Amino acid sequence: MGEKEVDIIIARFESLEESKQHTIRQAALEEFAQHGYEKASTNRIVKAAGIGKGMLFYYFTSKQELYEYLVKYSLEFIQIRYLDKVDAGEPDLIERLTQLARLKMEAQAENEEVFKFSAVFLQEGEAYLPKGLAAKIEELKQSGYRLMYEGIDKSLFRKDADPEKVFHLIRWAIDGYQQELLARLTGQKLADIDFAPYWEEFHAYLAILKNSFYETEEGLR
Amino acid sequence: MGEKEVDIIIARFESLEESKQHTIRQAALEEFAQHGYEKASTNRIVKAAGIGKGMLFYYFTSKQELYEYLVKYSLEFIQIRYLDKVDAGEPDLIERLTQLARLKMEAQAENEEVFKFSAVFLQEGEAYLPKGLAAKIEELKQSGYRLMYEGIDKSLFRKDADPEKVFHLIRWAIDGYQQELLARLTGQKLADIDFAPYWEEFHAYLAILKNSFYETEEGLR
DNA sequence: ATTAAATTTGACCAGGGTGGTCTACTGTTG
DNA sequence: CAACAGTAGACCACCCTGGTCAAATTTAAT
Repeated sequence: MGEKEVDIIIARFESLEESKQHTIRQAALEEFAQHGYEKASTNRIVKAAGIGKGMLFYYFTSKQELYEYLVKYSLEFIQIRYLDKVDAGEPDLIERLTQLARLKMEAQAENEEVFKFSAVFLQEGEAYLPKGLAAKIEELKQSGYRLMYEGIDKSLFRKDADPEKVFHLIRWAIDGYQQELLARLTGQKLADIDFAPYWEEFHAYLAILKNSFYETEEGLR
Repeated sequence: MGEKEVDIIIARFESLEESKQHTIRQAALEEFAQHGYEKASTNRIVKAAGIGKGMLFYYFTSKQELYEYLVKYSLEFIQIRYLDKVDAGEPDLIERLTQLARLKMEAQAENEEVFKFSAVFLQEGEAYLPKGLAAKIEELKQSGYRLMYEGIDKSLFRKDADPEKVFHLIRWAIDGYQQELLARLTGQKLADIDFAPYWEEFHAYLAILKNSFYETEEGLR
């Protein structure tokens, strides 16, 4: 198989010690996440990573290629460390969303920058990406969509309301809690936080949701 | 009263035709909203506003002063066209939030850029602002907070759940709908949209919320 | 020990964008 | 005509950009 120059150059990066790869990757993820593709600075990246300017272009042929590498890396990370772990067979919406929230939080604690960066390239779109990658991004979106909307048993909801609407109300409530929690926790390193009290609080909310939106077993209220 | 040079220069801008002021203001608001203070470009602003470079510095002494002017303008706009119109006496949470949502939507339709820009300076903080203005921003935040949280009669909620939690659940649901609607409507000019069908849909959601989270009058379900 | 190859650095480059100035020009008013 | 407010955009010095490259250093092979 004929190796292109690009492959050889990238291979240099991949044969680095994991810890060094990690340092460089995180510096780059953070820079792109904060500034977007155009305004991200390779100078700041090398400074943050603690390497000489030359090395970045020894490992990657260009800023563009570095960006593509990070997108690929992030897609794979999200797929493997998050989406693949979801049990798509769970028909109970609240259970499903709880699972989604928990797994996402765990993956985020593992590598927060990946998620911040993914928000950027999901929003910047295909602008700086080859078609193959843009397609993979689309796949991820679809995959996430299915995990959230497919195979939910809406007959669990109370019968006197449009189940489609109940579905959304529950989703918004859970998203809202998650967002508010993340906002409350800004500044702290997610990995260092003991989430136990928050999960407890979260389940208190879920209990109310079930009580309010699900069909009660004995008709009691 | 001794007028400073700055006041004279700003006065030049303020004695312009309203329509021209508007053009320049909107161009600047959009630029700062999109790029933040540091990365905003005065060159792009003058191009978008259709004026020569010199004029901007004929109306404003510096980029910094232009920014401060826009902050002041936006604060005033939000106060007068939005917050002042809220009836803080309404004790029913859903009524209150509905009002908030409707008034905000109306103000946003009137000048979307102001709201996008305000998101930026609320987040960038006091970095580029004199203390007086930073204080005014804080006031606005407080004011918004009070309008959302103060004087709500939580005894309207069903008795079998923590009212504090019910409060948040309702808020998240309404915020969720609003956000989703805004996302659905991206690209269209808010001012041109007929909101009637959306308000109808919105009220269907509200009915479910009331039915699920409020104390029922006759104990029926 | 010697040589060859692989890493690593940072000074350096041309190009482009920055906020801000200034000269020259145009209208308006008396 | 003169005085002056308004207007345009060429121009300035400066800074930062992505990327290169010659030289220095480390590693591996002989």
